[in-house]
Amino acid sequence: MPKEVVIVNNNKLIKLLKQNGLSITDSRRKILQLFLEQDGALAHGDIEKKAGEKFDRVTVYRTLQIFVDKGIIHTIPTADNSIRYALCKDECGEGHHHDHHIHFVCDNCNTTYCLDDVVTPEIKLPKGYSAGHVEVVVEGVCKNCQ
Amino acid sequence: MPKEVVIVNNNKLIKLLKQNGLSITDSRRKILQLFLEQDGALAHGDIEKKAGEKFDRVTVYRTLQIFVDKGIIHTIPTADNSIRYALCKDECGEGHHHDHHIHFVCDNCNTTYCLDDVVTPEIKLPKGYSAGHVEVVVEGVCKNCQ
DNA sequence: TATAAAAAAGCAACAATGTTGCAAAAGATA
DNA sequence: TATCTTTTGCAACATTGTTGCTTTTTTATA
Ligand SMILES: [Mn+2]
Ligand SMILES: [Mn+2]
Ligand SMILES: [Zn+2]
Ligand SMILES: [Zn+2]
Repeated sequence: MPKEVVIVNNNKLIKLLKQNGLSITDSRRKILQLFLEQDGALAHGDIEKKAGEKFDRVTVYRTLQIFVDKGIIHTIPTADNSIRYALCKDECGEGHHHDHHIHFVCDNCNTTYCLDDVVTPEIKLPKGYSAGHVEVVVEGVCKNCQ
Repeated sequence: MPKEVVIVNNNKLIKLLKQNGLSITDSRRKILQLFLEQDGALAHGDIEKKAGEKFDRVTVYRTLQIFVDKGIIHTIPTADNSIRYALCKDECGEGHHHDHHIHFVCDNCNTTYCLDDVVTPEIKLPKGYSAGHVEVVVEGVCKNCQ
């Protein structure tokens, strides 16, 4: 390990990667750590900034992609076109996401939160439409910015 | 008017532009027409393809931007990073959007609809969070694809 | 309708973001 | 440790978005 990437929580990281059949590499540990030590979600740009000194841009793209595929992280819809990612809970796995919580974006600090305890509401659709997944994003002021 | 841009619904278009204090130009008429003759929403890419032969890419960006600013169209959040736009209803105006409907994306045909009659639900947030605007995007199968 | 002022469009150049193929390096396995 | 497999970095490229400036179009007014 020639590069000096400081990894905390190493055991947890390795366990999570192994569970998902991923080999343990510096970039995966580093990027996964960013999510673990973070309250809210991360925009692609943030991740690239924080991990980008050590790792190639392409590696960041590929790492995020594989994390989404494996059900380790999920994307969060936004109205500007920036992709945001956050850790999934245990129910998600390879090829199937089951994230049924809502998301909250703070007007003030711009943090995006997964509100894991707020379940997405039932939506009554017009005749002819059948619902699959429902995404809810609430914009407002967060607990730290009141 | 040397360019042969065919505009239907010209009166409606002109009225809408004038109402919003915009001068009447070919590109604005053409792009606005795309929205009027369309059931669903339009991705930026679609608009650029459909209007891009006649108009510069930059003009498309600037036109969409000013339409959003004036409350003529609104953006729709997506998880992939593509921006989608749809016409606003009458309540929207310069500097204030009041789009309280939900959006529906068809898995099959990939059309995005504004479901104007489905009102966004009340969301009960955890202590400390205060809600502003709520965005709901439902993914499923649309009326034409059942 | 002709003219002047204001606004918008087009163009070019650039920045940022995302993708692909391939050789080198690192990781897993025995 | 040796071998095989996977991942990384790099380079090159494509796509998307932005900015300043000149020309053209639109609007307002005589
Ligand atoms: Mn989430
Ligand atoms: Mn809408
Ligand atoms: Zn906040
Ligand atoms: Zn459909």
